[in-house]
Amino acid sequence: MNAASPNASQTARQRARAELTREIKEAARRQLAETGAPQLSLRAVARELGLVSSALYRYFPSRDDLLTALIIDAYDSLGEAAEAAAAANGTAGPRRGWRAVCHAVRDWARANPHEYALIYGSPVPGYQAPRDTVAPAARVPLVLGQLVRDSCAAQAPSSAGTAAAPPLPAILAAQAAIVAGAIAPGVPEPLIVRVLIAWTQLFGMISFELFGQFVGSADPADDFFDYAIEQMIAYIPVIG
Amino acid sequence: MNAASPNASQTARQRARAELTREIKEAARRQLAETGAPQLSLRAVARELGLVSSALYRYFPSRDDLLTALIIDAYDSLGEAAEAAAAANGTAGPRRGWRAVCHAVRDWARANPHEYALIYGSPVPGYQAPRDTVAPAARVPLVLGQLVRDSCAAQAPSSAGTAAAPPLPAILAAQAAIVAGAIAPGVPEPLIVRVLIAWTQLFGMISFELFGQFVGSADPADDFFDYAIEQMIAYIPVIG
DNA sequence: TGTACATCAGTGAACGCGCGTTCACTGATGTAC
DNA sequence: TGTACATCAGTGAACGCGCGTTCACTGATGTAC
Repeated sequence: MNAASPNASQTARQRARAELTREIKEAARRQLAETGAPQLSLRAVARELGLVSSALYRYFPSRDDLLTALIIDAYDSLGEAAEAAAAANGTAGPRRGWRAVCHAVRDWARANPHEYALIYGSPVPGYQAPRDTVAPAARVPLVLGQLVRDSCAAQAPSSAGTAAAPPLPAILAAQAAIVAGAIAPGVPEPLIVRVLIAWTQLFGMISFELFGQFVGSADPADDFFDYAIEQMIAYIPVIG
Repeated sequence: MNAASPNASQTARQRARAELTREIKEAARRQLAETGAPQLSLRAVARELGLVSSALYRYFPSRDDLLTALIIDAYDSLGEAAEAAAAANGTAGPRRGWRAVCHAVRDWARANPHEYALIYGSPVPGYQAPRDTVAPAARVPLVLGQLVRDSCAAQAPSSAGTAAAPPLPAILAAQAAIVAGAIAPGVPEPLIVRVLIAWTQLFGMISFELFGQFVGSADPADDFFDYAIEQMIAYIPVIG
């Protein structure tokens, strides 16, 4: 038995299968960009690939499974963009890292508005996201959490600097402790809550920008976004 | 010609027409709550009312016009809730007023999640919102702006208290000036920008709560929301 | 290296469904004299 | 107050469309001996 590489050891059939699976998702993404998730149609995807519609059932057992795959891919794609930004800028100080991650998230959203809407817009009616989406969805918060944790570790232990803020109610403190455990162990809870606030602020701005709520005010949103990010940085003690 | 009241002077036909128009919208809203905007179906609405589907065309020239009516109603309903909260609490100080408005917005959203998704979720694909939606959409920001303006007027002229913040870039300053003109004349631009930030934060939180992004962290979101609102109040100088 | 059988990809037809919109119609409500 | 005509609401049938999914099939690819 000569030990062929796992890739080369795939049969032609397996390689063809992997490739076509990818092509189906790509075609579906293209269609998403044109018409939006609720009208994503298996038949149209098959048509674009020159297949008969029933052929898709060899690859995805139902339309919902295809949707799920697209959702996971979207979270992963966004997560990768955020991670790459952190990796490229994190060493230059937390402020630069944070800024870079926020901009990477916005840039990704603007480049892939329908995929953004798929994961951060209104849930597709009748579609229930399975558990597989939870981990990929956590990648962006994870990146933010890690920036804060690294920054905490690099500073004096008790200088978290949120002492002046009101104490956390018990339930919120408990939730923050769980988040800390999953994302940024050792970071004090009040700081975690600030990160959660910044996280909602970030996506709130992006959603408003993409969904048209800024028409007539912060449109185009570039300067507003930059400014809000700086304010956000000032709000997270160990970053700003 | 005895001057009958405009209401009584309506013919039976006109009254029936107004009533049925209302009933159609109500049925459509009910269906929205069950299936979401993209699958809103004229035929299903007609069915619920015991009408033949073509009868609806006497009331709305097309499905999109019905959707537009629902969107406007939703903005108005939310706007009324916010205005009522401000009216009931505004005299007890800006802090109470702001808090009440934020909670009113969240409560409305939780009570009407599909209507919220209709106006703040991903745009319905293929549907282009007409200009008629702009004014109703501005009601919530208007309420927030007015709280700030009243508060400014009640305080010493130069105590806006955002002096420490970085200066606004030119474009953002110009946008803020326009918003100020429309919503809160006389309020300094840096303060307007803070209100815009708070506004995106508010809806960012509500969207995350309703669309399921808090699962595993700030869920249930009550304490987080309360806390974030207090932080927000502290961030708006003339309010906090 | 060659043969016999099992696995799997893709086909094509069909099922059953719901949709938005148009159109000629009927009968009731409103208006003018 | 009564009649003649105009307006309008709702009907029912139809058009043309696209959808997700199932199923028996054929032919090619892979596997075991």
